[in-house]
Amino acid sequence: MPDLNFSVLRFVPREGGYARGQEGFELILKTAVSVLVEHGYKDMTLRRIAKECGMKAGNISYYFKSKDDLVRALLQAISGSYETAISEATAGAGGDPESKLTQLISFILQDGTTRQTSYLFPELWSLANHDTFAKQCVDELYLSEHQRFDEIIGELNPALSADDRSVLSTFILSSIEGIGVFAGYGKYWQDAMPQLQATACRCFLEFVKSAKPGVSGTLSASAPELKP
Amino acid sequence: MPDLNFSVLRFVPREGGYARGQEGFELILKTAVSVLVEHGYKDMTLRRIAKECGMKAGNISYYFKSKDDLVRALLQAISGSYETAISEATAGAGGDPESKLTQLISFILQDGTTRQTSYLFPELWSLANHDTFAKQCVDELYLSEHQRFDEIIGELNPALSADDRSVLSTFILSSIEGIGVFAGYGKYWQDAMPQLQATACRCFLEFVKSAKPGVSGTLSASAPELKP
DNA sequence: TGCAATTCTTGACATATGTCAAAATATGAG
DNA sequence: CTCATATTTTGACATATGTCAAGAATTGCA
Repeated sequence: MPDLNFSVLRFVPREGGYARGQEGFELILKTAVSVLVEHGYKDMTLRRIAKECGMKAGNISYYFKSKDDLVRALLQAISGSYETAISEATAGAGGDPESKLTQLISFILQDGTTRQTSYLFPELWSLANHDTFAKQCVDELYLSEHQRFDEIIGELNPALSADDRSVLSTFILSSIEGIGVFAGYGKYWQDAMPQLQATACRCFLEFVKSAKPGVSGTLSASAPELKP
Repeated sequence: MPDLNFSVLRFVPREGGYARGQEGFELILKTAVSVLVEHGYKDMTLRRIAKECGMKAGNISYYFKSKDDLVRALLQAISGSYETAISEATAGAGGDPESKLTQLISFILQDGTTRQTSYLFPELWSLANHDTFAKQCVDELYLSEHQRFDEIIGELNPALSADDRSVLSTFILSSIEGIGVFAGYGKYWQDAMPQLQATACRCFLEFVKSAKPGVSGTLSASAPELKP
Protein backbone atom coordinates (compact mmCIF):
# COMPACT_ATOMS: atom_id res chain seq x y z
CA MET A 1 0.00 0.00 0.00
CA PRO A 2 1.61 3.29 -1.06
CA ASP A 3 2.24 5.86 1.61
CA LEU A 4 -0.31 8.60 1.98
CA ASN A 5 0.67 11.75 3.75
CA PHE A 6 -1.55 14.68 4.22
CA SER A 7 0.61 17.24 5.92
CA VAL A 8 -2.33 17.61 8.26
CA LEU A 9 -5.86 16.42 7.69
CA ARG A 10 -8.03 18.81 9.65
CA PHE A 11 -11.36 17.67 11.05
CA VAL A 12 -14.28 19.54 12.48
CA PRO A 13 -14.09 18.50 16.16
CA ARG A 14 -16.64 16.03 17.50
CA GLU A 15 -19.04 17.01 20.26
CA GLY A 16 -18.95 14.87 23.45
CA GLY A 17 -18.09 11.18 23.40
CA TYR A 18 -15.07 9.17 24.52
CA ALA A 19 -11.52 9.43 23.25
CA ARG A 20 -12.07 6.25 21.27
CA GLY A 21 -14.92 7.93 19.48
CA GLN A 22 -12.69 10.68 18.15
CA GLU A 23 -10.13 8.10 17.07
CA GLY A 24 -12.70 6.11 15.16
CA PHE A 25 -14.09 9.26 13.60
CA GLU A 26 -10.73 10.41 12.33
CA LEU A 27 -9.69 6.92 11.29
CA ILE A 28 -12.76 6.57 9.11
CA LEU A 29 -12.13 9.89 7.38
CA LYS A 30 -8.43 9.24 6.85
CA THR A 31 -9.17 5.80 5.51
CA ALA A 32 -11.92 7.12 3.28
CA VAL A 33 -9.48 9.56 1.70
CA SER A 34 -7.01 6.74 1.21
CA VAL A 35 -9.63 4.59 -0.50
CA LEU A 36 -10.75 7.53 -2.62
CA VAL A 37 -7.16 8.07 -3.75
CA GLU A 38 -6.28 4.43 -4.30
CA HIS A 39 -9.49 3.15 -5.89
CA GLY A 40 -11.46 6.18 -7.00
CA TYR A 41 -14.88 7.35 -5.91
CA LYS A 42 -16.60 4.57 -7.80
CA ASP A 43 -15.06 1.97 -5.51
CA MET A 44 -15.17 3.99 -2.31
CA THR A 45 -17.77 1.79 -0.57
CA LEU A 46 -18.60 1.81 3.11
CA ARG A 47 -17.66 -1.85 3.44
CA ARG A 48 -14.27 -1.24 1.87
CA ILE A 49 -13.55 1.71 4.13
CA ALA A 50 -14.71 -0.28 7.15
CA LYS A 51 -12.52 -3.24 6.27
CA GLU A 52 -9.44 -1.04 5.94
CA CYS A 53 -10.35 0.52 9.28
CA GLY A 54 -10.58 -2.88 10.90
CA MET A 55 -14.20 -2.36 11.76
CA LYS A 56 -17.58 -3.48 10.47
CA ALA A 57 -19.62 -1.53 7.95
CA GLY A 58 -22.48 -0.91 10.35
CA ASN A 59 -20.21 1.09 12.60
CA ILE A 60 -19.74 3.78 10.02
CA SER A 61 -23.45 4.44 10.20
CA TYR A 62 -22.93 5.24 13.86
CA TYR A 63 -20.53 8.06 13.01
CA PHE A 64 -22.16 9.25 9.81
CA LYS A 65 -25.87 8.97 9.35
CA SER A 66 -25.45 8.40 5.61
CA LYS A 67 -22.72 7.92 3.05
CA ASP A 68 -23.52 11.37 1.76
CA ASP A 69 -22.71 12.72 5.20
CA LEU A 70 -19.37 10.96 5.20
CA VAL A 71 -18.53 12.32 1.78
CA ARG A 72 -19.38 15.83 2.90
CA ALA A 73 -17.15 15.61 5.96
CA LEU A 74 -14.46 14.22 3.69
CA LEU A 75 -14.68 17.06 1.22
CA GLN A 76 -14.62 19.66 3.95
CA ALA A 77 -11.60 18.06 5.58
CA ILE A 78 -9.73 17.90 2.28
CA SER A 79 -10.59 21.43 1.25
CA GLY A 80 -9.66 22.81 4.65
CA SER A 81 -6.40 20.86 4.72
CA TYR A 82 -5.24 22.18 1.38
CA GLU A 83 -6.20 25.72 2.29
CA THR A 84 -4.14 25.42 5.44
CA ALA A 85 -1.22 23.92 3.56
CA ILE A 86 -1.20 26.72 0.99
CA SER A 87 -1.43 29.28 3.74
CA GLU A 88 1.54 27.85 5.62
CA ALA A 89 3.59 27.33 2.50
CA THR A 90 3.26 30.96 1.46
CA ALA A 91 3.63 32.36 4.95
CA GLY A 92 7.28 31.36 5.08
CA ALA A 93 8.17 33.11 1.82
CA GLY A 94 10.65 35.98 1.91
CA GLY A 95 9.59 39.58 1.34
CA ASP A 96 10.77 39.51 -2.27
CA PRO A 97 7.63 39.15 -4.43
CA GLU A 98 9.61 37.37 -7.14
CA SER A 99 10.62 34.58 -4.81
CA LYS A 100 7.13 34.51 -3.36
CA LEU A 101 5.71 33.71 -6.78
CA THR A 102 8.44 31.17 -7.46
CA GLN A 103 7.87 29.51 -4.13
CA LEU A 104 4.12 29.34 -4.53
CA ILE A 105 4.37 27.85 -8.01
CA SER A 106 7.02 25.40 -6.87
CA PHE A 107 4.99 24.35 -3.86
CA ILE A 108 1.88 23.58 -5.90
CA LEU A 109 3.86 21.69 -8.53
CA GLN A 110 5.80 19.79 -5.91
CA ASP A 111 2.57 18.80 -4.23
CA GLY A 112 1.24 17.69 -7.59
CA THR A 113 3.97 15.08 -7.84
CA THR A 114 2.60 13.20 -4.83
CA ARG A 115 0.42 10.22 -5.45
CA GLN A 116 -2.20 11.64 -3.16
CA THR A 117 -2.72 14.95 -4.89
CA SER A 118 -2.26 13.52 -8.36
CA TYR A 119 -4.93 10.88 -7.83
CA LEU A 120 -7.24 12.86 -5.58
CA PHE A 121 -7.99 15.91 -7.67
CA PRO A 122 -9.51 14.24 -10.71
CA GLU A 123 -11.93 12.60 -8.26
CA LEU A 124 -12.73 15.99 -6.78
CA TRP A 125 -13.23 17.55 -10.19
CA SER A 126 -15.51 14.73 -11.22
CA LEU A 127 -17.48 14.99 -7.99
CA ALA A 128 -17.76 18.75 -8.39
CA ASN A 129 -19.28 18.28 -11.82
CA HIS A 130 -22.17 16.25 -10.44
CA ASP A 131 -22.60 17.46 -6.88
CA THR A 132 -23.24 20.99 -5.69
CA PHE A 133 -21.62 20.59 -2.32
CA ALA A 134 -18.46 19.14 -3.82
CA LYS A 135 -18.33 22.05 -6.23
CA GLN A 136 -18.53 24.52 -3.37
CA CYS A 137 -15.64 22.84 -1.56
CA VAL A 138 -13.45 22.79 -4.64
CA ASP A 139 -14.29 26.37 -5.53
CA GLU A 140 -13.50 27.49 -2.00
CA LEU A 141 -10.15 25.74 -2.12
CA TYR A 142 -9.17 27.30 -5.41
CA LEU A 143 -10.45 30.72 -4.41
CA SER A 144 -8.00 30.76 -1.54
CA GLU A 145 -5.15 29.82 -3.89
CA HIS A 146 -6.33 32.41 -6.36
CA GLN A 147 -6.16 35.05 -3.67
CA ARG A 148 -2.52 34.26 -2.92
CA PHE A 149 -1.61 34.70 -6.56
CA ASP A 150 -3.60 37.90 -6.70
CA GLU A 151 -1.68 39.39 -3.79
CA ILE A 152 1.71 38.48 -5.15
CA ILE A 153 0.91 39.74 -8.63
CA GLY A 154 -0.20 43.00 -7.10
CA GLU A 155 3.20 43.38 -5.49
CA LEU A 156 5.06 42.39 -8.63
CA ASN A 157 3.23 44.76 -10.91
CA PRO A 158 1.27 47.47 -9.08
CA ALA A 159 0.27 49.12 -12.35
CA LEU A 160 -2.19 46.35 -13.20
CA SER A 161 -5.89 46.79 -12.55
CA ALA A 162 -7.79 44.43 -10.27
CA ASP A 163 -9.34 42.82 -13.34
CA ASP A 164 -5.95 42.28 -14.96
CA ARG A 165 -4.62 40.80 -11.72
CA SER A 166 -7.56 38.46 -11.38
CA VAL A 167 -7.28 37.16 -14.92
CA LEU A 168 -3.53 36.68 -14.55
CA SER A 169 -4.07 34.83 -11.27
CA THR A 170 -6.61 32.54 -12.84
CA PHE A 171 -4.34 32.01 -15.81
CA ILE A 172 -1.31 31.07 -13.75
CA LEU A 173 -3.20 29.04 -11.16
CA SER A 174 -5.01 26.95 -13.73
CA SER A 175 -1.89 26.47 -15.81
CA ILE A 176 0.01 25.22 -12.80
CA GLU A 177 -2.76 22.84 -11.81
CA GLY A 178 -2.88 21.56 -15.36
CA ILE A 179 0.77 20.61 -15.22
CA GLY A 180 -0.03 18.18 -12.43
CA VAL A 181 -2.38 16.31 -14.74
CA PHE A 182 0.40 15.75 -17.25
CA ALA A 183 3.51 15.46 -15.11
CA GLY A 184 2.13 14.42 -11.73
CA TYR A 185 2.69 11.10 -10.02
CA GLY A 186 2.69 8.25 -12.54
CA LYS A 187 1.85 10.53 -15.47
CA TYR A 188 3.42 10.34 -18.90
CA TRP A 189 5.58 13.47 -18.54
CA GLN A 190 6.41 12.86 -14.90
CA ASP A 191 10.15 12.95 -15.55
CA ALA A 192 9.94 16.42 -17.04
CA MET A 193 8.51 17.95 -13.88
CA PRO A 194 11.76 19.66 -12.81
CA GLN A 195 12.10 21.31 -16.19
CA LEU A 196 8.42 22.22 -16.21
CA GLN A 197 8.76 23.77 -12.80
CA ALA A 198 11.69 25.91 -13.91
CA THR A 199 9.94 26.80 -17.15
CA ALA A 200 6.72 27.78 -15.41
CA CYS A 201 8.54 30.00 -12.93
CA ARG A 202 10.48 31.77 -15.68
CA CYS A 203 7.55 32.16 -18.04
CA PHE A 204 5.00 33.44 -15.58
CA LEU A 205 7.37 35.64 -13.61
CA GLU A 206 8.52 37.33 -16.78
CA PHE A 207 4.98 37.68 -18.08
CA VAL A 208 3.64 39.26 -14.90
CA LYS A 209 6.55 41.67 -14.56
CA SER A 210 6.35 42.85 -18.15
CA ALA A 211 2.56 42.92 -18.37
CA LYS A 212 1.01 46.27 -19.22
CA PRO A 213 -2.40 47.42 -18.00
CA GLY A 214 -5.10 45.93 -20.21
CA VAL A 215 -3.05 42.77 -20.74
CA SER A 216 -6.12 40.64 -20.12
CA GLY A 217 -8.20 42.33 -22.81
CA THR A 218 -9.66 40.00 -25.40
CA LEU A 219 -7.91 39.78 -28.73
CA SER A 220 -10.60 41.56 -30.73
CA ALA A 221 -10.70 44.39 -28.19
CA SER A 222 -6.97 44.83 -28.56
CA ALA A 223 -7.22 45.79 -32.20
CA PRO A 224 -5.17 48.86 -33.13
CA GLU A 225 -6.86 52.01 -31.89
CA LEU A 226 -7.59 54.98 -34.10
CA LYS A 227 -5.27 57.83 -33.49
CA PRO A 228 -7.06 61.15 -32.85
CA MET B 1 -31.18 16.93 -21.29
CA PRO B 2 -28.29 19.15 -22.43
CA ASP B 3 -27.09 18.80 -25.98
CA LEU B 4 -24.07 16.64 -26.56
CA ASN B 5 -22.15 17.12 -29.73
CA PHE B 6 -19.09 15.21 -30.63
CA SER B 7 -18.05 16.66 -33.92
CA VAL B 8 -17.68 13.06 -34.97
CA LEU B 9 -17.59 10.01 -32.70
CA ARG B 10 -15.54 7.47 -34.59
CA PHE B 11 -16.15 3.76 -34.07
CA VAL B 12 -14.20 0.71 -35.01
CA PRO B 13 -16.48 -0.82 -37.68
CA ARG B 14 -18.48 -3.93 -36.80
CA GLU B 15 -17.90 -7.18 -38.65
CA GLY B 16 -20.94 -8.71 -40.38
CA GLY B 17 -24.48 -8.29 -39.10
CA TYR B 18 -27.50 -6.30 -40.25
CA ALA B 19 -27.77 -2.55 -40.59
CA ARG B 20 -29.78 -2.48 -37.38
CA GLY B 21 -26.88 -4.08 -35.59
CA GLN B 22 -24.56 -1.23 -36.48
CA GLU B 23 -27.19 1.26 -35.39
CA GLY B 24 -27.61 -0.39 -32.01
CA PHE B 25 -23.86 -0.66 -31.58
CA GLU B 26 -23.28 3.04 -32.23
CA LEU B 27 -26.33 4.07 -30.23
CA ILE B 28 -25.04 2.23 -27.18
CA LEU B 29 -21.63 3.87 -27.40
CA LYS B 30 -23.03 7.34 -28.01
CA THR B 31 -25.44 6.93 -25.13
CA ALA B 32 -22.72 5.57 -22.88
CA VAL B 33 -20.64 8.69 -23.51
CA SER B 34 -23.67 10.83 -22.75
CA VAL B 35 -24.28 9.00 -19.47
CA LEU B 36 -20.60 9.24 -18.59
CA VAL B 37 -20.69 12.97 -19.16
CA GLU B 38 -24.00 13.64 -17.44
CA HIS B 39 -23.71 11.34 -14.45
CA GLY B 40 -20.07 10.36 -14.11
CA TYR B 41 -18.47 6.94 -14.32
CA LYS B 42 -19.83 5.96 -10.94
CA ASP B 43 -23.38 6.08 -12.25
CA MET B 44 -22.67 4.78 -15.74
CA THR B 45 -24.55 1.49 -15.31
CA LEU B 46 -25.61 -0.84 -18.06
CA ARG B 47 -29.26 -0.52 -17.08
CA ARG B 48 -29.09 3.27 -17.26
CA ILE B 49 -27.42 3.20 -20.66
CA ALA B 50 -29.95 0.67 -21.89
CA LYS B 51 -32.90 2.70 -20.64
CA GLU B 52 -31.64 5.83 -22.42
CA CYS B 53 -31.17 3.71 -25.54
CA GLY B 54 -34.75 2.46 -25.32
CA MET B 55 -33.59 -1.10 -25.00
CA LYS B 56 -33.22 -3.68 -22.25
CA ALA B 57 -30.03 -4.22 -20.30
CA GLY B 58 -29.58 -7.75 -21.54
CA ASN B 59 -29.19 -6.50 -25.08
CA ILE B 60 -25.99 -4.68 -24.26
CA SER B 61 -24.47 -8.03 -23.37
CA TYR B 62 -25.18 -9.05 -26.92
CA TYR B 63 -22.99 -6.28 -28.31
CA PHE B 64 -20.35 -6.22 -25.57
CA LYS B 65 -19.44 -9.38 -23.74
CA SER B 66 -18.75 -7.42 -20.56
CA LYS B 67 -19.01 -3.91 -19.20
CA ASP B 68 -15.24 -3.71 -19.35
CA ASP B 69 -15.47 -4.38 -23.06
CA LEU B 70 -17.96 -1.56 -23.50
CA VAL B 71 -15.75 0.83 -21.55
CA ARG B 72 -12.78 -0.08 -23.71
CA ALA B 73 -14.65 0.57 -26.92
CA LEU B 74 -15.83 3.83 -25.40
CA LEU B 75 -12.34 4.99 -24.51
CA GLN B 76 -11.01 4.11 -27.93
CA ALA B 77 -13.84 5.95 -29.64
CA ILE B 78 -13.32 9.03 -27.52
CA SER B 79 -9.56 9.05 -27.89
CA GLY B 80 -9.77 8.57 -31.63
CA SER B 81 -12.42 11.25 -32.01
CA TYR B 82 -10.39 13.88 -30.22
CA GLU B 83 -7.27 12.98 -32.17
CA THR B 84 -9.22 13.43 -35.38
CA ALA B 85 -10.70 16.71 -34.19
CA ILE B 86 -7.29 18.12 -33.29
CA SER B 87 -5.91 16.99 -36.60
CA GLU B 88 -8.66 18.66 -38.58
CA ALA B 89 -8.56 21.82 -36.51
CA THR B 90 -4.87 22.34 -37.11
CA ALA B 91 -4.94 21.28 -40.73
CA GLY B 92 -6.86 24.40 -41.70
CA ALA B 93 -4.38 26.79 -40.07
CA GLY B 94 -2.53 29.25 -42.26
CA GLY B 95 1.17 28.93 -42.99
CA ASP B 96 2.06 31.54 -40.40
CA PRO B 97 3.37 29.64 -37.34
CA GLU B 98 2.18 32.38 -35.02
CA SER B 99 -1.41 32.02 -36.11
CA LYS B 100 -1.02 28.25 -36.04
CA LEU B 101 -0.16 28.39 -32.35
CA THR B 102 -2.92 30.87 -31.64
CA GLN B 103 -5.44 28.74 -33.50
CA LEU B 104 -4.44 25.54 -31.74
CA ILE B 105 -4.60 27.15 -28.31
CA SER B 106 -7.93 28.77 -29.13
CA PHE B 107 -9.37 25.54 -30.44
CA ILE B 108 -8.51 23.57 -27.32
CA LEU B 109 -9.80 26.29 -25.02
CA GLN B 110 -12.96 26.70 -27.06
CA ASP B 111 -13.56 22.97 -26.88
CA GLY B 112 -13.00 23.14 -23.13
CA THR B 113 -15.99 25.43 -22.75
CA THR B 114 -18.36 22.71 -23.96
CA ARG B 115 -20.21 20.71 -21.38
CA GLN B 116 -19.05 17.51 -22.97
CA THR B 117 -15.33 18.13 -22.79
CA SER B 118 -15.50 19.91 -19.47
CA TYR B 119 -17.34 17.02 -17.81
CA LEU B 120 -15.73 14.19 -19.71
CA PHE B 121 -12.06 14.73 -19.03
CA PRO B 122 -12.07 14.53 -15.26
CA GLU B 123 -13.73 11.14 -15.72
CA LEU B 124 -11.01 10.10 -18.14
CA TRP B 125 -8.26 11.30 -15.81
CA SER B 126 -9.82 9.42 -12.92
CA LEU B 127 -10.18 6.28 -15.00
CA ALA B 128 -6.59 6.58 -16.22
CA ASN B 129 -5.41 6.67 -12.63
CA HIS B 130 -6.92 3.29 -11.87
CA ASP B 131 -6.98 1.48 -15.19
CA THR B 132 -4.06 0.72 -17.47
CA PHE B 133 -6.05 0.67 -20.68
CA ALA B 134 -7.68 4.02 -19.93
CA LYS B 135 -4.26 5.46 -19.22
CA GLN B 136 -3.01 4.28 -22.60
CA CYS B 137 -5.93 5.92 -24.40
CA VAL B 138 -5.49 9.21 -22.60
CA ASP B 139 -1.73 9.20 -23.13
CA GLU B 140 -2.20 8.49 -26.81
CA LEU B 141 -4.63 11.37 -27.14
CA TYR B 142 -2.32 13.83 -25.44
CA LEU B 143 0.72 12.59 -27.29
CA SER B 144 -0.91 13.54 -30.56
CA GLU B 145 -1.71 17.02 -29.22
CA HIS B 146 1.81 17.29 -27.88
CA GLN B 147 3.17 16.54 -31.31
CA ARG B 148 1.21 19.40 -32.87
CA PHE B 149 2.64 21.85 -30.38
CA ASP B 150 6.09 20.43 -30.93
CA GLU B 151 5.88 21.03 -34.68
CA ILE B 152 4.61 24.57 -34.36
CA ILE B 153 7.19 25.51 -31.73
CA GLY B 154 9.88 24.16 -34.01
CA GLU B 155 8.72 26.54 -36.74
CA LEU B 156 8.43 29.46 -34.36
CA ASN B 157 11.85 29.06 -32.85
CA PRO B 158 14.18 26.78 -34.85
CA ALA B 159 17.07 27.47 -32.50
CA LEU B 160 15.58 25.37 -29.73
CA SER B 161 16.75 21.82 -29.13
CA ALA B 162 14.34 18.88 -29.31
CA ASP B 163 14.40 18.69 -25.52
CA ASP B 164 13.56 22.36 -25.16
CA ARG B 165 10.76 21.98 -27.68
CA SER B 166 9.32 18.98 -25.91
CA VAL B 167 9.33 20.64 -22.50
CA LEU B 168 7.75 23.78 -23.93
CA SER B 169 5.09 21.69 -25.67
CA THR B 170 4.28 19.87 -22.47
CA PHE B 171 4.22 23.14 -20.58
CA ILE B 172 1.84 24.87 -22.95
CA LEU B 173 -0.38 21.85 -23.53
CA SER B 174 -0.85 21.14 -19.85
CA SER B 175 -1.39 24.78 -19.03
CA ILE B 176 -4.09 25.06 -21.66
CA GLU B 177 -5.82 21.91 -20.46
CA GLY B 178 -5.68 23.23 -16.92
CA ILE B 179 -7.57 26.33 -17.91
CA GLY B 180 -10.50 24.16 -18.89
CA VAL B 181 -10.72 22.87 -15.32
CA PHE B 182 -11.10 26.40 -13.98
CA ALA B 183 -12.94 28.22 -16.74
CA GLY B 184 -14.69 25.41 -18.59
CA TYR B 185 -18.43 24.83 -18.76
CA GLY B 186 -20.08 25.65 -15.45
CA LYS B 187 -16.79 26.39 -13.72
CA TYR B 188 -16.17 29.26 -11.34
CA TRP B 189 -14.10 31.36 -13.76
CA GLN B 190 -16.15 30.46 -16.81
CA ASP B 191 -16.87 34.11 -17.62
CA ALA B 192 -13.16 34.91 -17.81
CA MET B 193 -12.52 32.41 -20.59
CA PRO B 194 -12.27 35.02 -23.39
CA GLN B 195 -9.66 36.96 -21.41
CA LEU B 196 -7.85 33.76 -20.50
CA GLN B 197 -7.75 32.74 -24.13
CA ALA B 198 -6.24 36.07 -25.16
CA THR B 199 -3.82 36.00 -22.25
CA ALA B 200 -2.69 32.46 -22.97
CA CYS B 201 -2.08 33.22 -26.64
CA ARG B 202 -0.05 36.34 -25.83
CA CYS B 203 1.93 34.79 -23.00
CA PHE B 204 2.90 31.55 -24.71
CA LEU B 205 3.53 33.05 -28.12
CA GLU B 206 5.85 35.62 -26.63
CA PHE B 207 7.57 33.04 -24.46
CA VAL B 208 8.22 30.63 -27.30
CA LYS B 209 9.49 33.31 -29.67
CA SER B 210 11.86 34.82 -27.13
CA ALA B 211 13.03 31.53 -25.66
CA LYS B 212 16.76 30.85 -25.84
CA PRO B 213 18.27 27.37 -26.15
CA GLY B 214 18.45 25.78 -22.70
CA VAL B 215 15.26 27.52 -21.63
CA SER B 216 13.98 24.30 -20.12
CA GLY B 217 17.01 23.77 -17.89
CA THR B 218 16.22 23.34 -14.20
CA LEU B 219 16.72 26.35 -12.00
CA SER B 220 19.71 24.97 -10.13
CA ALA B 221 21.36 24.01 -13.41
CA SER B 222 20.93 27.55 -14.67
CA ALA B 223 23.19 28.99 -11.98
CA PRO B 224 25.77 31.42 -13.37
CA GLU B 225 28.57 29.58 -15.13
CA LEU B 226 32.21 30.11 -14.32
CA LYS B 227 33.99 32.15 -16.95
CA PRO B 228 37.15 30.49 -18.22
C1' DT C 1 -42.85 -15.50 -49.43
C1' DG C 2 -39.82 -18.69 -46.80
C1' DC C 3 -36.21 -19.07 -43.54
C1' DA C 4 -31.76 -18.77 -41.51
C1' DA C 5 -29.08 -15.40 -39.29
C1' DT C 6 -29.34 -11.60 -36.36
C1' DT C 7 -31.28 -8.73 -32.82
C1' DC C 8 -33.92 -8.17 -28.68
C1' DT C 9 -36.64 -9.32 -24.43
C1' DT C 10 -37.54 -11.99 -20.51
C1' DG C 11 -36.49 -13.57 -16.29
C1' DA C 12 -33.41 -15.20 -13.42
C1' DC C 13 -28.66 -15.74 -10.80
C1' DA C 14 -25.11 -14.34 -7.66
C1' DT C 15 -23.11 -10.71 -5.69
C1' DA C 16 -22.74 -5.95 -3.88
C1' DT C 17 -24.45 -1.80 -1.78
C1' DG C 18 -26.40 1.62 1.85
C1' DT C 19 -29.06 1.41 5.87
C1' DC C 20 -30.97 0.07 10.17
C1' DA C 21 -32.43 -2.08 14.75
C1' DA C 22 -31.19 -4.87 18.43
C1' DA C 23 -27.95 -7.02 21.04
C1' DA C 24 -23.13 -7.18 22.72
C1' DT C 25 -19.12 -4.88 24.31
C1' DA C 26 -16.05 -1.18 25.82
C1' DT C 27 -15.23 3.26 28.30
C1' DG C 28 -14.42 6.14 32.06
C1' DA C 29 -16.57 9.35 35.66
C1' DG C 30 -18.25 8.66 40.38
C1' DC D 1 -15.93 -1.44 41.33
C1' DT D 2 -20.53 0.34 39.26
C1' DC D 3 -23.11 1.63 35.85
C1' DA D 4 -24.81 5.02 32.64
C1' DT D 5 -23.07 6.20 28.34
C1' DA D 6 -20.67 5.47 24.16
C1' DT D 7 -18.98 2.30 20.77
C1' DT D 8 -19.19 -1.93 18.04
C1' DT D 9 -20.95 -6.13 16.09
C1' DT D 10 -24.50 -8.88 14.23
C1' DG D 11 -27.67 -9.94 11.05
C1' DA D 12 -30.97 -8.63 8.28
C1' DC D 13 -33.63 -5.60 4.66
C1' DA D 14 -34.47 -3.65 0.20
C1' DT D 15 -32.47 -2.33 -3.73
C1' DA D 16 -28.96 -2.31 -7.42
C1' DT D 17 -25.54 -4.32 -10.41
C1' DG D 18 -23.22 -7.30 -14.16
C1' DT D 19 -24.10 -11.47 -16.46
C1' DC D 20 -26.31 -15.13 -18.77
C1' DA D 21 -29.49 -18.62 -21.07
C1' DA D 22 -33.63 -19.43 -23.41
C1' DG D 23 -36.98 -17.95 -26.15
C1' DA D 24 -39.43 -14.32 -28.97
C1' DA D 25 -39.11 -10.99 -32.55
C1' DT D 26 -36.91 -8.87 -36.45
C1' DT D 27 -34.17 -8.55 -40.66
C1' DG D 28 -33.05 -9.26 -45.33
C1' DC D 29 -31.23 -12.63 -48.71
C1' DA D 30 -33.02 -16.51 -51.80
